[in-house]
Amino acid sequence: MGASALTFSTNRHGQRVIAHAWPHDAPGCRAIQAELTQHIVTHDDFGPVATLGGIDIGFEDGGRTTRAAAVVLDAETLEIIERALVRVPTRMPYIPGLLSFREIPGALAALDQLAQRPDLVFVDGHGIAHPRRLGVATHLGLVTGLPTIGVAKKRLTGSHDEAPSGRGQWTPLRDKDDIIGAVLRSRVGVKPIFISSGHRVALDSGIAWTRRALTRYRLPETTRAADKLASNR
DNA sequence: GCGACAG
DNA sequence: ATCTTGTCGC
Repeated sequence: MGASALTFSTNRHGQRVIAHAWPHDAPGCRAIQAELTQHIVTHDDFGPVATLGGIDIGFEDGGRTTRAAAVVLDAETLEIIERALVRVPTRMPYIPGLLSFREIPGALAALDQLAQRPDLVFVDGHGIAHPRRLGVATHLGLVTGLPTIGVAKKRLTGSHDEAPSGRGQWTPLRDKDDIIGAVLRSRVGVKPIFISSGHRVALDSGIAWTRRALTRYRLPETTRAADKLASNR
């Protein structure tokens, strides 16, 4: 009785991964989130970073088909080393707070097509800046064992002051007394982006790595590359 | 009951 | 996310 819905194991890279059932109903998904929350790691726990990964999802056929893109960039030059694009049937509708259950199946399929595992992964969407701390970046990190950072274009939860206007500056995103993310001015004169720990990456590191992946655009090169692929352009 | 609500 | 053309501004 009281059996956990989670199963733990170690992958071939020595990273702990978590497996669980994939409910198709909202209550079932929230129950899984409640279990997963206990295993989120918000401090740095990853090795040398030579490559950066990017994940993004797109849809076609009125949403019936999910297009998932995964890219690997050289962390130093930001050149694209590898990319993968897969199509899988969409299983869940979009429900605020349950985005990961809609997008992760495709993301896993795309990651499987890569010849190499990126050392640090940027996910399009929030990490712990989520009502139950289980944004898509965090969830993906838990099930893959990969260090992840959430980079979102809009706020989901939490409150914040206006982000400073200088490039690279930020203001905390708060939920009650907790700092759950950063509202970062990635570029002067444009709307800020929301950075949060996914899994095994501290907020300050997430901010630092995001800055390193920024060039002249609002979004880091990792998500831009994945975006291009997933949106078929 | 009334808003808010990643992608 | 996706549906969609031109258009204002650097």
